[in-house]
Amino acid sequence: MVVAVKELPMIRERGVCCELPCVNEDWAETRASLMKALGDPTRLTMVASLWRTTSPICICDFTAGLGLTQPTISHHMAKLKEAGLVESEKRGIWIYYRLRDKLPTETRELLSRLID
Amino acid sequence: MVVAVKELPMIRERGVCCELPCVNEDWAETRASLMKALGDPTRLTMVASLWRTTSPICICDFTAGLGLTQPTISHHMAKLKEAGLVESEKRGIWIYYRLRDKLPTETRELLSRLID
DNA sequence: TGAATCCATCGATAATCGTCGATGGATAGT
DNA sequence: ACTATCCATCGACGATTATCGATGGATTCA
Repeated sequence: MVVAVKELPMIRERGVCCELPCVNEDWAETRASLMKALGDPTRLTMVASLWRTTSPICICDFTAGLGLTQPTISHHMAKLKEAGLVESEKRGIWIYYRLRDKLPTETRELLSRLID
Repeated sequence: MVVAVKELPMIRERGVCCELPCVNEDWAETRASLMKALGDPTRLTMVASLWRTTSPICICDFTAGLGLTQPTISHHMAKLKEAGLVESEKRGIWIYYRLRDKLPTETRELLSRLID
């Protein structure tokens, strides 16, 4: 079976461009910003850690484990939080981080495909 | 049922950090670079278009459809190609782009979750 | 009260990125 | 041969980003 896409050529007229499948602009913006949040090795590692762990994790744990300074880890965590991926809870000296409880199903499935 | 993660607090000792779940460094690097490729609205729109279309698409189509200049579109497309998401075929004046034929299954499933 | 720990935030710096105009090679139509 | 079209690449520019050191608030322990 030959796939349709492979069947070039089309009849094309010079100077006339073809239409694109419609892609919603807001969708692209929203989804891209999620991808961007995951598009850094440090942040992706943090998300994967939170994805896998059963116990909550603090900034100092990441700092110790990832070889980066505390402000840098804090900065990355803030981005994950801003992206809606992460939530936190303060207990005494520590702030425990975990994946957001009410993560949208699509996002959760996406993370599953990405990490598992 | 109470989720285990919710059961803060743990016994923590000041100055002692906890271990992280092991996350492979190369994995993080590789996956993050894929996420980064998808982490721009223009590129994500291009990928979604290629994902949905049955017919191949040229640079000029994207240029016309996305309101950006031809060098910019070319630049984004080069990044998608470098990320292994896209392949191209030249026919006469045009270069037809499509999603890579031999896209890894994980990547294909990830795109499915992301776009569909 | 004083010292130690955890962490967010600020300011700075170098690197990366998105975008554009200009250029030139390739191909096709006249 | 000349012109028009498609496209990759280059160089430049401003914006964003990743990283760090310094600082200060909050909390706990002695």
